[in-house]
Order: sequence, then C-alpha cells, then structure tokens
Amino acid sequence: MAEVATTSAAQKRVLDKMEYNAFLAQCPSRQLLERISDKWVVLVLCALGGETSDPGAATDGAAGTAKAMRYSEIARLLAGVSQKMLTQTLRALERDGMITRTVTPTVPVSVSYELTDLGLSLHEMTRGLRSWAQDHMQQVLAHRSAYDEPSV
Amino acid sequence: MAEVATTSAAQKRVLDKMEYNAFLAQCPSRQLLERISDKWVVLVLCALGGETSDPGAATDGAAGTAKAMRYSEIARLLAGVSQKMLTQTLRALERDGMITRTVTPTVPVSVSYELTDLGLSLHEMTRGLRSWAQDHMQQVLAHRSAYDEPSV
DNA sequence: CAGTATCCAGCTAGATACTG
DNA sequence: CAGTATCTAGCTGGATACTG
Repeated sequence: MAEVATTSAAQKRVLDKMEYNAFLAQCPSRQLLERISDKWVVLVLCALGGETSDPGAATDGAAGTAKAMRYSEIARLLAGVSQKMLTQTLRALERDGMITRTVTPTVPVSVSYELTDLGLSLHEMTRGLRSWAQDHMQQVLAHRSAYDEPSV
Repeated sequence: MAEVATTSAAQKRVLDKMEYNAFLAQCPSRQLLERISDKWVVLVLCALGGETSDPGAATDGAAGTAKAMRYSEIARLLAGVSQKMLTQTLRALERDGMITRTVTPTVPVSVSYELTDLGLSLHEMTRGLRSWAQDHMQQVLAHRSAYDEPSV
C-alpha cells in the first residue's frame, strides 16, 4: 500500500547484488579464474608449452620446451576441440598477450602460435595446479565415493 | 554409394572425440579445474578460510584463521549468491571432503560449515593463483586494451 | 590452410514458492 | 533457519556450411 519508501528491501537486495557483481568483475583473481577455467585454455597452453596433455607423462620437472605450432597442429593435438572453440581460445589468449600469432603468407597461408613470456608464466602456474591435483585428487575421489555410498 | 566401409572418416572423428572426452574426464587436473572454476567455490573457501574476498585486504602472508560459519553467515558475506547456488556449492565441497557440515538441532536448526585439512590445502593453493593474478593481471589488462584499440 | 558465419540443443544459474 | 522443488531465460559450445 505505502508507495512512499522508494527502496524496498527487495530492491535493496538487487542493488547489493549488482554492486557485488561489479566488484567481482573487478577482482583480478576472478578475471584470472575466468580465463583458465576455460576448458581449452589450459590445453592450448600445454600444447604450446611442449607438454602432452597426458597427466602421466611429464609429471614434474620435465616440461618440453615451448615451441611454435600451427593452427592445424594444435587442432590435431586437441582432438576434441571444435574449430570455433579453438579459434576463440587462441584469439582470447592472443588478446591477453599470452601467445603471439604469426601469419606467413605462403600459398595457402600458414599461421603459427607461440607462447610469450607472460603465457609461459601462466603455464608455469598451471603446473602448480596440476601438481596439487596429482597430490590430492585421489583423496578427493575417495571422499566422493564414501559420500555417495548410502550405507551398504 | 559404397556402404562397405563401416567406419567412415566422419565416424572415426566422432569416436576420437568420445575417446578424448573420456580421457579428459579422467584427468585429475581437469577434475580439479572443474571444481575450482566454479564461481562460488573459491569464494566459499575464502569465507571459511577467514579472508574477506577483497583482493586488497590480506594480500599475502596474513590470512585469517579458518573458522566455522553458519549458512546464513556465508550467505550474507557472499551477497550475490542465490540460495540454490550456495547450497549446491556447499554440498559439492562437503562431498569432496573440503568442508564439514555440522547440524546442531536447536529450536530452529543451526548448521555450521568448516574447512577440513584438505579444504585448507586447496585454499592455500588458490592463494598461489591469486598471487599470480596480482602480479600479472595488470599486464594482461594492458594487452587487452592495446589489442582492442583499433588504431587511433 | 585457417578461418568466419549461422543456427540450434543443452545445460546452468537465477527467480520464485514452499517446508521441516 | 536452512534448506528443497520447480520453472525458465540466457548463455555456451557444437555441428554445419561457406570463404580468402
């Protein structure tokens, strides 16, 4: 009935959320997570970083050296990726200064991608992630099984 | 016309992808990323780890100590989360053994959540992430601006 | 070869309403 | 208080077709 109070509790909450979302959008760690949480970003990083995506191989110290790869090479390595996603991912990484894109105007054009120092740095960081995963994921999986098992 | 070859190139590609996806699903680092890439997981971790989600505060060494929090406390701290997402996130983290859920049957029930050692370990790891973000995100943002700027 | 453009199915997250 | 249940809008990623 009372139309006087211009900001109702509900409206207040909406504003709170907008504010909060704006804050989150600013947060550097969120921005980072937004990037690397992308399914293909890490995989492309691994490819260009010279690692196979096989978690068994190249476990810790031994990472292959970074190398330039052509579009089709990457596409072949990441068998499951669609053209759209691959291009999108590469563009995003280029935009962020993680990789360089070099076009060589041969008869059919050839394009190669390579990690920058920044990209290499990011790749190193994801190694830390993978290492954590290797150390703890077994434990997590055990917890899941225990949780899912009703009683027996 | 020739229906003889039972596996066409197209079918082969489909199988490749299925195989690849199955492989990815197994990969521990992917499973980890699947978890932490969730918008709210890291935030809940921070809340229970005693940090504000403010990137400015508690930058490096000084993390508040882990503390038990009630459902409503967490909800209030993460102003933007919906009930559904919060519950879902908490359940997932509980299932993975990252947090414990304790129900105290008071008059209106009260439920509190607390980080386990495993959860604390994960939280520590995300600190590494945030630290990388703080060191490099500025650079990334600069690259983006440069990339987006057409010519000027 | 290395894309771009378009369309659409499927999943996700939010809003909303209800409950022990 | 701490959820559960339901519905739906919107985004994302995949398939497909076309191009310099």
